[in-house]
Amino acid sequence: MPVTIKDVARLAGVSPATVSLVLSNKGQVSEETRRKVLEAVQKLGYRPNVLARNLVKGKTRTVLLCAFIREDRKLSTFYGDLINSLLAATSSSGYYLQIVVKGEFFNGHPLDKREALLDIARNRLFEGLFILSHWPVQYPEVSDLVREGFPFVVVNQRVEGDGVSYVDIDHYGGAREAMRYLLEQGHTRIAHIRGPQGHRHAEERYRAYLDALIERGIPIRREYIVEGDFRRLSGREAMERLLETRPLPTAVFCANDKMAIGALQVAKERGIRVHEDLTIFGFDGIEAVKYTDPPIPTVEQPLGELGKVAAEILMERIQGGEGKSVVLPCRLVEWSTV
Amino acid sequence: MPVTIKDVARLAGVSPATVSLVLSNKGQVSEETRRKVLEAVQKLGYRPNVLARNLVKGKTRTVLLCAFIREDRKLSTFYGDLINSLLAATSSSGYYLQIVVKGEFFNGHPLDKREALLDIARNRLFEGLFILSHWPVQYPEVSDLVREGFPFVVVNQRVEGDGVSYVDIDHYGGAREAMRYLLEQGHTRIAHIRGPQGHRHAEERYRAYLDALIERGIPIRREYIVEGDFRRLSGREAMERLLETRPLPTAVFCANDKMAIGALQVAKERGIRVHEDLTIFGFDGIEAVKYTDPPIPTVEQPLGELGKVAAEILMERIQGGEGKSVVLPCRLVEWSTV
DNA sequence: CTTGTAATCTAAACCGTTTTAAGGAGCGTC
DNA sequence: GACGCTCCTTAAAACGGTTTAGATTACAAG
Repeated sequence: MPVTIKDVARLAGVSPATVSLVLSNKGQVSEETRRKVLEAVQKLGYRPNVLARNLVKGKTRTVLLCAFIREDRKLSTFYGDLINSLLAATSSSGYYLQIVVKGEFFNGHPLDKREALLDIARNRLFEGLFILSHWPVQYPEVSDLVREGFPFVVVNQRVEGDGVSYVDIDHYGGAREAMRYLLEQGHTRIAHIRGPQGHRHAEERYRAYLDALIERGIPIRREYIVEGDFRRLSGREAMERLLETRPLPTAVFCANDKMAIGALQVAKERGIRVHEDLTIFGFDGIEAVKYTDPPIPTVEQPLGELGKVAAEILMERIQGGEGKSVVLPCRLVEWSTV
Repeated sequence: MPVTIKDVARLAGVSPATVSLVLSNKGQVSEETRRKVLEAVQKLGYRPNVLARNLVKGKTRTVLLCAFIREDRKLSTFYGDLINSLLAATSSSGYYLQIVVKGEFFNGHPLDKREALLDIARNRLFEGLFILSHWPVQYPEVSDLVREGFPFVVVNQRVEGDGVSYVDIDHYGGAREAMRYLLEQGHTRIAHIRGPQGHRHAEERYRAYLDALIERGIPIRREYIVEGDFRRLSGREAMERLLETRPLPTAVFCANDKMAIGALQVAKERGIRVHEDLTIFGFDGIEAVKYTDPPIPTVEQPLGELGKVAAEILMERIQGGEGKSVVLPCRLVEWSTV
């Protein structure tokens, strides 16, 4: 039997309406009445039932982060910074953040993303939605949301189409940065440990690798391109393959840091002086590459910025704004040990 | 003008009550009626207003993670695994997880944690609560929750008192493990880079260091104990101090991995063969220590387990159970590079 | 033709707020 | 004394569902 507004009203000798007015500072209430009400609130320890308030107001001040990722992956391991900044940005706008992770399957069948999203839009629990997806988001999957006018932002994927806002990272540009760095150092024999076929980010980084070489007129050697699966072990295997090629490459651009770490380990085990004889370059900007020996230069994904911008856009759309889409640049980083 | 249950009822030619019955599979409804209702639901794309449902049922199927951490720290950087497992465990029990971060201050004054928690308990938005706090939690701060019978679990801190459940990690035991490892290797000159004074976890680890030496009858040397602030740079400074002592220690037990990394860097810069001439040991089990050269053995905090157990206990309490408190052991890990 | 029983369905109360139109009190003016 | 104005307060209608007691119908049995 929690205390309700009626209890307060009774104790203060006024109507519930008056209590509501006092508590929300609306209408004109005499000092005397205000005092009585506040006293009663204090005495009873009354806190409004936010559920009821939300129902009548039709607002919840809550947004949802819906993450579509493979069940075996962990959301906040890679996206930790994103979550941090989403949390910070939404709460500073006075919104709460709820998080739900949806895998590829639901009740045994492939998850119907479209249905799931429609559910979210219609259940009235959320005023807005971040869609974070590991795999590409198709326009039809979000078209219902657009039609309903439900505010949402796609994070980390691009979805072209009217009425959809996304915030993405410029993987192609970042990879071009990496290549520019290596080329400026005079490397011409640059290998690439690429990510899995069909993975959009892997493809973009791969394309940047190719384009950079082509623009410089450097011939592309098939044997310098090895595919990994983004995990460290595959970086090791790839590096072993690369060390069999002749002439040896003088630099290896890895599609992510984990594989770069694996590559570094193999190179060192073989007695190669890394960065003197062979430069290894990563992608992502995970913590661990700061502390390898030597540290691995990399291209940092602005995950914090991603969340911040996504939140700004969502807030704007919630307030009825147009919204927009943004592609964020990566930043090249070289770590020192001091 | 969203579709409501009344719209469905009108279209199906029945009463709202019947629609509700059909949708929740209660009461007895004729096949004919059921079909008509389902058809109307389908045609209108009706989704119940969960807000309204929650209000009448008095349940929300939502729990809150309330994190009290310093504003400048990032929740999911260190607690990423915890969040992952909380997310997984709550959702597998059919609950949603909402997260809110509260700093040390609110509107300029120190945050009144007690008031904040009471708010959460009374606003009826959540059925349960995880309290994650960087600094110690005092019993009076949660006593209101106990009195109200609001289900909650304190994570990563211990709070003794009737009716409170907590899940904590055995830092003392973990540090004893670390020391046992070093002592078994025959080390007698073991230094300690400790964490900040007054920090509970730092103190526990420090105490374990002392106790282990005392039990072995090894004299404690003041100059072998240096205080850091848990950051890498302070680990570097501490190591520099330690390298001035004579005789040199043969092992350094660091109160966390970050400082261990700093210590490792300095040792290598000075040409010390780490693990041959000087063993460095960490604490926490962060990703980066797997990939330093050499990898730093450490004691892993079971953050994933922490979340899992905390969720189990919270669910039990929500269902009216007694709840309990658990202290989880750490695990010693040595990484290989393969 | 009653009566009883089971099968369906619905009216109406309820959940705890907010909001608004209208009611009443007090008071100065003409 | 009637009128018009402020001020303050409240009754009542939402918000969109769930739940329950009881109405209605159909039908078999007596």
